[in-house]
Amino acid sequence: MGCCEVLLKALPRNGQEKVMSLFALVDCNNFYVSCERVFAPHLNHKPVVVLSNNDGCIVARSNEAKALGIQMGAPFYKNKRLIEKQRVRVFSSNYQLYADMSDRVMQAVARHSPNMEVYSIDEAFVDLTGISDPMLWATDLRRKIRQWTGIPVSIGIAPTKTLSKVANQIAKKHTGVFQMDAQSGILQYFPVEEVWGVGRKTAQKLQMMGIRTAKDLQAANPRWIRSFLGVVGERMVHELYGRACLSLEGEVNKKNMVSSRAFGKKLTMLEDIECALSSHIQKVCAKMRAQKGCAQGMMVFLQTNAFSKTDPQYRASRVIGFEGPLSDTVTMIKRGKAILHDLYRLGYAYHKCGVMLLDILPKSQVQLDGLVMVGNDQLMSLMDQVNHHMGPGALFFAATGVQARWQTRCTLRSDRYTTQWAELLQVG
DNA sequence: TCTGGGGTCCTAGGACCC
DNA sequence: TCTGGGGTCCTAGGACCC
Repeated sequence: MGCCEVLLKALPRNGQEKVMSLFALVDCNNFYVSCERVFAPHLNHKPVVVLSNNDGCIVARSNEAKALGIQMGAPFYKNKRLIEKQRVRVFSSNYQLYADMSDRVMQAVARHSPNMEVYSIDEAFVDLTGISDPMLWATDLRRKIRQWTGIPVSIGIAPTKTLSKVANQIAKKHTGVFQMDAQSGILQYFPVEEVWGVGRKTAQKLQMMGIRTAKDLQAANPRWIRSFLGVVGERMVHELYGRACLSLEGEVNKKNMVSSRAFGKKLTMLEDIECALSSHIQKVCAKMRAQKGCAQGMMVFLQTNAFSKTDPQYRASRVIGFEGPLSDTVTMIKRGKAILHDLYRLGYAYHKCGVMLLDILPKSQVQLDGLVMVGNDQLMSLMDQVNHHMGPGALFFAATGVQARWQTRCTLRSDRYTTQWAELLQVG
């Protein structure tokens, strides 16, 4: 498909009246912080932040923390003094909790929506075409999500996905639900760098062209924008104008899947790195099997800390193809370790390793194509079932190690209230 | 060996998002 | 001392073919 078709597939044909499209964006407010507050209500109205893996960066902030000037993505250590002084409550990431809470919110949205797309862990688009009273629909949904899950959400409603993102930001600052159309005067006050799809580089280019607000971009000639921002830019102009170029996306099967992580501390011994890599392979294989996929190859990488100004630097990676489609963790760990042995060099302080599964096929297609799966599938499916029942990590491979010297830092993590029996919330 | 246009497929890298 | 991890989409350019 050429780029014009990609761009225009959703545009109305000449002379044809198209039914006005209408989208809602349901977005959880400060999602990770809100998850923590559900189980610790005394944190309401207090400044709270949540950190990334390894307690490296700040990835979620309550409104109170934002008001203190704490920036999204800022390194934790650079804000430590401010955080202590202002008594900001700090949490390590608790992804089991956030993923489970996200499921609950998405199920609530699904119950009330004709057609939805889960866009990220804390956002969903809904196609509202045909809903008679969108504001009533949104107000009702917002109340129910709050009641059923404890999570506050904001809902923006508009004729295109891009405009619904704008509407959502307005909703966040005011009453929680906001509807607008392309003629809305608000676009005049909406900075262009906050438009969905405009990042740092694009914002700079637009500024140089004198485009400062969403209104300016909306009024620009799409062809001209295309000449320096490509089809992505042209699409943004149309979307801001109220012509929907983006529709709801169905569930996509991923073609590649990654698991990687910085170690909790520098590692020099091959055996420790083997455990870390095995653990990544175990994790990403389970994720791929949940999608009913199998991989045709893998990439393993190993690297030192690029931020370090004193450590000698080394980074290496290798790709291999399998003899047939594979989803068996046992075989995968063997192959991954073999690569690691080749990549490893003595004398470096390693910082991170990871694995990517490549060219993933649906298992259904493997059978159709007459390809032959390798590895023990029954054992894997049994293991997945047990872990689903008993909680993640109930069964694991010895190759991942039991001491976990490489384990990430997460000393400030709250309990995994909803996924681990031993960590249920205690009352009284 | 050089001449030319038109096409496909693949890969690397940039930009962006959450 | 301490700077996340997992993705998507698009484009340009190279290899190859006729």
